[in-house]
Amino acid sequence: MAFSQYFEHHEVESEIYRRWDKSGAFQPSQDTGKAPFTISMPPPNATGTLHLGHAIGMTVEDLMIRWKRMQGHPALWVPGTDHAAIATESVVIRNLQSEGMDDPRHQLGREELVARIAAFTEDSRSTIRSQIRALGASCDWTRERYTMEPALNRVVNSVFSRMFRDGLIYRAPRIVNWDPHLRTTVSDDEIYYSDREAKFYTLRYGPFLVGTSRPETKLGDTAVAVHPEDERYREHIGKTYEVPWPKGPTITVKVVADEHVDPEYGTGALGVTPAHSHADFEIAQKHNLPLIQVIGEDGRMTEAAGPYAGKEVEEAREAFVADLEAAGLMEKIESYAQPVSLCYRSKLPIEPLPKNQWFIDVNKPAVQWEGRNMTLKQVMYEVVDSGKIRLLPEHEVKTYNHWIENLRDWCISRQIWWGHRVPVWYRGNAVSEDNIEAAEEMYVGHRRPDGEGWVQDPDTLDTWFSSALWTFSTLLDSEKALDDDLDLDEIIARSPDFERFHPTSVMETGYDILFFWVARMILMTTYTVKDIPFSTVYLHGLVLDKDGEKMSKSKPETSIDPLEVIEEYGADALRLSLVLGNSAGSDLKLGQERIVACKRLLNKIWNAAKLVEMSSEGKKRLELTPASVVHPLNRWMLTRRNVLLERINRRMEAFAFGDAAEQIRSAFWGEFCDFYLEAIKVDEVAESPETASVLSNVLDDFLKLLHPFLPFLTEQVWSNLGREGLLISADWPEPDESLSWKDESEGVDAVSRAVAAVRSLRAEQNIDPGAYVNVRLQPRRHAEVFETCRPILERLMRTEELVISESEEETKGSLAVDEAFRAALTLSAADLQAERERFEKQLEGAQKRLASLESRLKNEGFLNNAPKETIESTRQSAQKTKSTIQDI
RNA sequence: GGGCGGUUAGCUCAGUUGGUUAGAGCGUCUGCUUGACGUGCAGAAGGUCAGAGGUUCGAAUCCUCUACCGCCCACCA
Repeated sequence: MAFSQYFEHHEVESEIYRRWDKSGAFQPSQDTGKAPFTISMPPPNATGTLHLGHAIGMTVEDLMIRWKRMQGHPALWVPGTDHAAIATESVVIRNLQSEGMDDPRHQLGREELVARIAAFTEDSRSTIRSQIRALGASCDWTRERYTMEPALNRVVNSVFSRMFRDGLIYRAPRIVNWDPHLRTTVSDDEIYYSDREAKFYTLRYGPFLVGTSRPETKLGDTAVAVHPEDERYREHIGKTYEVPWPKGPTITVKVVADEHVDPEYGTGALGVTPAHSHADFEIAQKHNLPLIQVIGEDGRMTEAAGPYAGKEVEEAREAFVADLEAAGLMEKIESYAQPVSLCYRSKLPIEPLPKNQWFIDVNKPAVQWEGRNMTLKQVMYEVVDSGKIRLLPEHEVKTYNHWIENLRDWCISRQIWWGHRVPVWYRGNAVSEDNIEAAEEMYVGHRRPDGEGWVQDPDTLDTWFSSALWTFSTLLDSEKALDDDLDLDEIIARSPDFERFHPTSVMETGYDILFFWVARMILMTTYTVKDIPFSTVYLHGLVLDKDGEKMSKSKPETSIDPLEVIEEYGADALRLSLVLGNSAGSDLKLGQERIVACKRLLNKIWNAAKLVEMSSEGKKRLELTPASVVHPLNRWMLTRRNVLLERINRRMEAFAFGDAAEQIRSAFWGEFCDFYLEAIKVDEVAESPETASVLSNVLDDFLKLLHPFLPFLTEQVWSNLGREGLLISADWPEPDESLSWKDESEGVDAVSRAVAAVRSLRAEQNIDPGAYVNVRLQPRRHAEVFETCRPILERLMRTEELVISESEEETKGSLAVDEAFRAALTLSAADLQAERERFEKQLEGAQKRLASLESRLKNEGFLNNAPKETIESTRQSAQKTKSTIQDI
């Protein structure tokens, strides 16, 4: 097949992907004697399309998988999608509403709405599948999973009931984060804080002045808390006061002493609202205080709010404040920035309120881990602290530990319909979905219990509950999982994929979901399978626009859609732009220029390969042995190849993929293209079968090294060159020390420097680049190499006459000095003034350097403390510098 | 308030365990287009490594403080 003028990604990408898929390369190889390498793909939400965050993740995962696969490890990358409970349900509801349905939940009912959402996710999933393919992800589609599939539902139910049995899941009334808009609870991690302009009210409150930004909640106060040491209030502690509000109701507040209160803040007296504040709830628990709920789940005041009942919160606040002012109870009103908790999804304020919900107890010592009885928190901490799980970048360990310290029981029940239903059934005369509190019997298990009259809990589980099982649930055998007669341990024991591929090797995901997901996988997996879910966590950074801002659709000029980039530049250019120079944990500023620069590398590779094909056409490929490679240039190229391979392997092992890509790019462009390919254009070198073999060999290795980063292009080049098999299944190159020539390689380096030196002289003398010049070269080392490379020097220096002689003959003209040679450009009309200036500058630099080196060598501290090699190399450089100065 | 990260060339970033003259890409300047190159090549300019102090024979690198930027967590008194 011939090389077209440039790489036409449109025409080949999907075809190449099909070839890979058909070849079976995406499936892990049979036992090769090497350890399996496994990645669980973080399942994209089944809501829509992939964004750049997905693209960077897929790219990093794919390059790891391709690299390990080429190294001969059985490599498995399990793809899948997440049902994304709240996200999906709200998208579908919004769609229905925009089609004119006012209240889809009401109008459709549970069953029908769930069916619609399920249909929607099927569409989304198929879109997402094709986008994952477009990125070139070499995942195993025969093992694709979905968090809502029946087998995974079974696992969810079994894990739930086991945790319930162990007392790690409980149902209790607690203050939860209630989103009045979505009408569901959300977890602590699904809220964020934002300051908003608000009023801070100080109001009379029995014998106290109390500050608040939410006066309406004061209707539900049951205590005033003061610091135990606070002299101002000491006499009140333990007393109870009736506080009648102007228009009712009257509340009864007890004065309690609590360390939690900061006497410096506000008036030092804190009105305690147990029903509508997490902190106050804790105080109330400590002091055994009653709880009055004045705000309902609909976001309106309850009956307990007396005359304000039925009003929206904001409305009630205004009315209450007016009433207090009228009654002279409002001491002062100030402006301040109030931190408000908002829901990640709806971006609307969260209302903390009391609710009977399902929780995971993170502080109960009921987990067996390595023979010890621990809490979930302790296990989460232990596996990272002990190094069983390594986080990259490492500093995320601190963030992770800090999160665990502050972790509270995880609220896992949601009042939405799309998701895994809480696997609990109730029975009793008055029981209905709307009133499970009336239950007389409760059953927790992986399926509906036998018998009549059981009503299932109406709530669904937090979407992260099922994703937390992802690394192992996706490796369980589906048929076994659906066998009701097997328990969870039996399912696990009879799943060959689990046996072979779990724990997984690397979890690759964004640092922004370290808590949401990574921590919870660690929690759930250690508990359920008594093993870690993965041994390394690679956290990629965020993809920002070129100005370092988050991309948003409201700024289309900086927002980049991965699918458009693939369309315009190809998947490879996108992939490279997302990893080149990037490392774990660092954000990436992505602009159009970056993508264009990456595209240029693709073009360069394409053309270099085209040249190699042209020049090696019809030539026999020799086996490379120390005896068959004799030309110093070829020996240099193979030596450089070893250096590169060694370096790249080290970087890849260290997860420094961006750095590895950069190194390959630089070696390919600078050494292979700019020097080697140019140098061998000399006929006698180019014509030798030896060169053709080295050329092909080294290009092949570059293609292999580049393949994990640029899979499509390299595969196409591989095929164009008529190489055997598919590159995706080729062997990863390893250094071959028998093909390494240190001395000759240094000689060729000197040749390369001599070329650069002469070119530099030419430029300084303003010599027409097309003109041929006379050069006199005096090698001081590597004379043989210089002589052998004569035709190369002639070509690259563009000489009329090249004299290579070791004799110290004076040469008039422009001179360059190097430790390995002197090169002189003989000129008819040299610009002597410029020459003198240049030499003076050079001399000055060399002398300065020599002075610094010599002072170091005279320094006793240096001689005594520095390592031998350092001293030796310093001494050598001093020698070289000295001789250079003499030359000048 | 607690914590984490960052500050190196005009821009984006590298800089391994402290060790010769701090690197790359993009951009800029000069020139060329030489057997593959939607361009490419050759050459060049450009940095008191945020600031101050310290440790050391030696600091961009280690320590302390300061300044600025970003992020996470807590905070609805």
